[in-house]
Amino acid sequence: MSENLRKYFTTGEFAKLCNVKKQTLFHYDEIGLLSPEIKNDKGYRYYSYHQFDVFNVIELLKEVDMPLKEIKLFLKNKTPVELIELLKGKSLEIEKKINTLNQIQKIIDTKITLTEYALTIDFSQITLVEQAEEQLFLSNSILDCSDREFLKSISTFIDYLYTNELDLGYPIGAVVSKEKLLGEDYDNYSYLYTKIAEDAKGISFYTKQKGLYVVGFHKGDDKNISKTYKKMMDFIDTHHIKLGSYAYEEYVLDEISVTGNDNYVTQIMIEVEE
Amino acid sequence: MSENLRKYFTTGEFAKLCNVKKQTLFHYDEIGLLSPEIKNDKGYRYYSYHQFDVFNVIELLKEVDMPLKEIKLFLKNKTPVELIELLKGKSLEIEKKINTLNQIQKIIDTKITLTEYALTIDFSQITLVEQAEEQLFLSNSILDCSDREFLKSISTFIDYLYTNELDLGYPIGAVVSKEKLLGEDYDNYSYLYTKIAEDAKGISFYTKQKGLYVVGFHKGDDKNISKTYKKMMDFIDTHHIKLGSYAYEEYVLDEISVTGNDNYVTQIMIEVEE
DNA sequence: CTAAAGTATACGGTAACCATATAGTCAAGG
DNA sequence: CCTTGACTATATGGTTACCGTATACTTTAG
Repeated sequence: MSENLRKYFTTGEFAKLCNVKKQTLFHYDEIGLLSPEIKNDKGYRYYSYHQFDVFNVIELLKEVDMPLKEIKLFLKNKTPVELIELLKGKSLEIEKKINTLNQIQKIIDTKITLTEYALTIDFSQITLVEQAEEQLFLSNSILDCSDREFLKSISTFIDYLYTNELDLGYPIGAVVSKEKLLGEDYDNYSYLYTKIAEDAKGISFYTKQKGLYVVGFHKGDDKNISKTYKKMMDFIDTHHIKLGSYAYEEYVLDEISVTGNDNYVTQIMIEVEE
Repeated sequence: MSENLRKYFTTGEFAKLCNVKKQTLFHYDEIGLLSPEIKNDKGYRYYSYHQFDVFNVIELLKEVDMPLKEIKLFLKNKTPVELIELLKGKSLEIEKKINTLNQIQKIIDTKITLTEYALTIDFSQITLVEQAEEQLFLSNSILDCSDREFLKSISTFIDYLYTNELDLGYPIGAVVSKEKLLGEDYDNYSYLYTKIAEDAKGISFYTKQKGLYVVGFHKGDDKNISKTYKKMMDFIDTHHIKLGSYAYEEYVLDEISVTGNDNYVTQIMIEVEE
């Protein structure tokens, strides 16, 4: 190694310093993003310690999802003012990303809580339970629950949840009205719903009443849910319970935690008039 | 479309619902991650609304950087208990990621502040300025500032900063001792340093004294920095200032904001004994 | 029944590398 | 001075999670 090259890092050394593989440096050289200050006649690369700063900037911008091409473009024509502008923009992006991650974490936490709850349940029991008030976001009234119309309702509802960032990881449930219950028309929903945060702003929500509910669980395909409903209605008759206005039905175990709809479990909560 | 298919979404409809391109669904079908519940004899795909839940889980896990292959594996053999385990792990990962992003944001903020500061400076002026106390993390003492040894010092120092997550975006500076200054041996550094957070735990740091400093700026390559030092020493002589123990030198504009070391600007701060 | 809109497959391309194979080069010790 | 082991180089193919486009077939609304 000639004397003047002793001030430089070889590719391997520089790679170690940067905590990346040599490959990465080859790649950066190839695309002209970060080329060694010196290349000798044998093709050996030599990096100065100044180039570590450049590498650091590249890493920083990469972390905020800037593609190498753009980084290259920026590095070619940079000025202090442009740097500040870029960084300020990136800072905002990071803030957004952190918010998204927080949101995801909430969803995950909800799913954990719900699934842990599901594990504690004896699905065969029908019980009379005091339930707390809940804030629900309702779909438009569903008139025809058959086929296409229902699909459209679901789509519109999900779309709305998505655009308004209302998904907290709670399942989408369905509301069945007293009339339908009495008519044994159990799978004819009046509304779809999902639980929403209590501080949801600008959203008009519906309050599920605090009070007694007859709670039962249906295991298996939705198609046969009427069986469980009947059992619950029998329970209500036997215990001389007075029916409230609505029943609520939501998955506690679905495709997310079990395989095949034979193993799905739906929780049914029938409101009681006190 | 036969009557029983009316309960299903076509690929296009399902894609819209999921907010992705049809391509993505084709892809998921191809790799067996999410196949439509029904495929008719013409090859047309039909998705049930249950499959939206599956899609949602996939999206969720994708967001936490789980590769599709693993997601597929998980979905094949899932149980509620495994789901909880997985989600708890992912929740931790997200927390780490948020911390990393916060760290990056700090670095970005520092760089913005420093660069904005640089824009306000008249680089030609030499001034006597009161500076605040600063906490610096020092490298090991540098004995030989020439060639290989110096590179090794830099490497070790950077390595240490990296493994202890001490990088806050502050530049790496150098300390020159009084003796070297008097001996006109300006580019023979005693230590490297970087500013660290005031609440850095478990790290022994060095305190740069609050007090008066002669501040000057060198524009261009480090090689010629002695010129600027000489000017500053003249200033010190002319104003009958008494030299302190150390001088500090750090980049205010380097490869991150300007191109080519002709445009680098180094800030030199010579301690004054009061 | 036709035309517009939707669906299918197929093939190529993308980013940012990683792995591996092969061949040449360097530097420390005998 | 020479050897040997560690390092360097290029080349090629593979990876992930799709996107774009071309071509051809189906479906559905009017």
